[in-house]
Amino acid sequence: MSRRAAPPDPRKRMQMADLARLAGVSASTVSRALAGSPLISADTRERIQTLARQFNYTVNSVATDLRSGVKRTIAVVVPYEQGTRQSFADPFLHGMIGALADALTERGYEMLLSRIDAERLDAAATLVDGGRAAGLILIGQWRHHDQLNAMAERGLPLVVWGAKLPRQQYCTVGGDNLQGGRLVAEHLLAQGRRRLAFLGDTGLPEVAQRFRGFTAALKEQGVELKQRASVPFLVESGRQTMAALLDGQPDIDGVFASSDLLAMAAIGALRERGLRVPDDVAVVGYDDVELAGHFNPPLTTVRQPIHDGGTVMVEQLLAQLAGETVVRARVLDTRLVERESSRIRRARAGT
Amino acid sequence: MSRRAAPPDPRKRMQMADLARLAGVSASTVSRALAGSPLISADTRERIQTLARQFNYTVNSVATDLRSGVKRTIAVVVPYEQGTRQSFADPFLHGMIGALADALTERGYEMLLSRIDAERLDAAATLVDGGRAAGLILIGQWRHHDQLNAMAERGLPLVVWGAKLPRQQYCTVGGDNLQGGRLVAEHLLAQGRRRLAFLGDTGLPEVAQRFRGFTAALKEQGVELKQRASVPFLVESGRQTMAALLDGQPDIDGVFASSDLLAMAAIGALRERGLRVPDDVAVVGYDDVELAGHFNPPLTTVRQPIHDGGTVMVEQLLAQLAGETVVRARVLDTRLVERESSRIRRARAGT
DNA sequence: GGCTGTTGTGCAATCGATTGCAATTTGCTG
DNA sequence: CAGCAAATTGCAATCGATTGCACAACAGCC
Repeated sequence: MSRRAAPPDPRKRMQMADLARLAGVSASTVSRALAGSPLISADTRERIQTLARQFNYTVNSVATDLRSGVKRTIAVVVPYEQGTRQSFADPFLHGMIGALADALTERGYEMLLSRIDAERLDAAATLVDGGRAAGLILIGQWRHHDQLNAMAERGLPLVVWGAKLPRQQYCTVGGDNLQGGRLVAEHLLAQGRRRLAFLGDTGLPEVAQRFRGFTAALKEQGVELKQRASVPFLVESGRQTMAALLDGQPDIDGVFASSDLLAMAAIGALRERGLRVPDDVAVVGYDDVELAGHFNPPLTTVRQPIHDGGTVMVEQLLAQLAGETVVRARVLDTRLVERESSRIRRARAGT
Repeated sequence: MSRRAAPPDPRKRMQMADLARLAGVSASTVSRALAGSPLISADTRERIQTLARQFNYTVNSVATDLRSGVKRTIAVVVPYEQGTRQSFADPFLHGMIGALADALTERGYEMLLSRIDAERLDAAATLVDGGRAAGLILIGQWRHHDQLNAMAERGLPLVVWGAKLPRQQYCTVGGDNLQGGRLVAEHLLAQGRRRLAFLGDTGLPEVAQRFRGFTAALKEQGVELKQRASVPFLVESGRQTMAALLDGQPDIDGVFASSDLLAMAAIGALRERGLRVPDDVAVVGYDDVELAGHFNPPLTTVRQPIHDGGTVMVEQLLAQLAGETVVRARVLDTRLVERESSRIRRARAGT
């Protein structure tokens, strides 16, 4: 009975010891050979590598990470608010997730995507405490500044997309929301709009800053905001809220929606009223998501540096993990992209 | 010198042995206590759990998984084609990712999100071979039927979103694309459209089936397709392709775009030509992404069961992992959602 | 008091790798 | 051919948990 190499058992995955047996060497040698260590002779190394390829064996990276203590996984956390699970549908999020995926892959990291209840933000910490991820990237700071501060003070590697706030212990990356809000105000005024409305939940720091920038710039020009409605980043809510807002104030001629999603929803509501965009009402969004330029009408919006933002967040996190000290808040530049949804008003037929 | 419990060192994460020392018991006991084993007395168990909470210690789930051999991570793989990295921008994908995230979280699994080159589909296998994930969920089968077959034959736990194909060894979940294409044809014909065009890359199995269903239904009514253009799922390509198509065939009165994204792009191109949707040209999309109903005009489209699809994929994969035999292909029902973009034609002024 | 039966804990092996150090082989030199 | 350095390879400990089995403590019973 000839003792042949064990046949590749399809139910159990091959492991280093098996390959070592096949190659007639020890596991140490296999480990070193596959890692390309110069301690192993070129002959042996190649023989083992060929064998590994042949049996398509891959070192178990979980075990590797456990032993070596380094982790190559980063958790990207998308919080959702109670009863608003759909908030995952915001196209801004997807742009951001795509950017993060690219930036992480480029640097050899895996991405663990996790949705968690915004009320239990610190549950995200479990991913790091439990050794699943080396660090945390959180999209949006929501209403939980204090929790985030607490997490950072515990020494949790953490980067948050959001606004720079006073007394902030954690690291943020975000667009310049004050400037963004300002740009919108100046633009709408330049287009001759005076009866303006704002759409967005100022309970969120980013939105609050957009709002502050917006109203500050208006005030400088002596214009007062006509209407303001708090609304989550959901297309259905946006539509309803815009409709309700028109009930109270039918003669609005400009809307600043704090996200492109809301802007699109608002345009839908305006159309239902028979109001034309931009002829009757100018609409400006925020984010410049990919679809913004292809909407009907193409959306004027504030461009958030989504792709760069993703890269910067990853870099900040990796710097933290490397033990470097990082600047607390990175505020990225922002600019207005003018498209049709806010073109200068034409006289309205019959008005 | 009193030997007090070691102070919580902020730089190194606490581990089971540390907690054991604090509690004055062995690591075994801590392990059992935290796992809620009945072997441990209620007293001890509670004392240890309290201590763990107090020091916010979490068991290292990587080590746990290594030891116990079970993995609670599933890799979701989004392939991209060369030079089309942007394909991540398709809102259909995000709906699907959201659905998968929900379904996985609900069952206590983590989701590893990975973008890979469609040409190296089997690189995804590394995630499983390397022990990072228990199984693979792949979104789209692209042009790689054979590679997928090979992966499945190797025994890789795998579920693919896509079309049911002949000689298929792997497990798919998808909408009924033949039926979907049919529904669109019947609808457009019912709206009195006769000069029809198709937009989509029939190199992809799903699109090919939509196309087959579409043309088959047309033929039954004696109508012939006027135009057909191959185009990837990218908004910019969609726009250009639609424009080029209008150059060759300006009197098109109906368009079937094989995704909502392409439909939106097509509408943009039509508008640029001064053509009205739906008055001059009816446009029908595919997917029914969240924004479809809020586009301008609201999009008629074929509803893909995205959320159910995600759930079914996860269930199929977990069944495979549990060693159950699963049906090879699940084809989910599909239906047409009529909205404004394909409303019945009104006589065109001056025609 | 000795014996058996519960209960509660700890020892040590194990999961699948990596790596310091020791051991073996080979090649050279004198 | 002995002696020593260099080049390879293997042993065994380790990463942070889990778990079968042995063991200790204590109660109850005759």
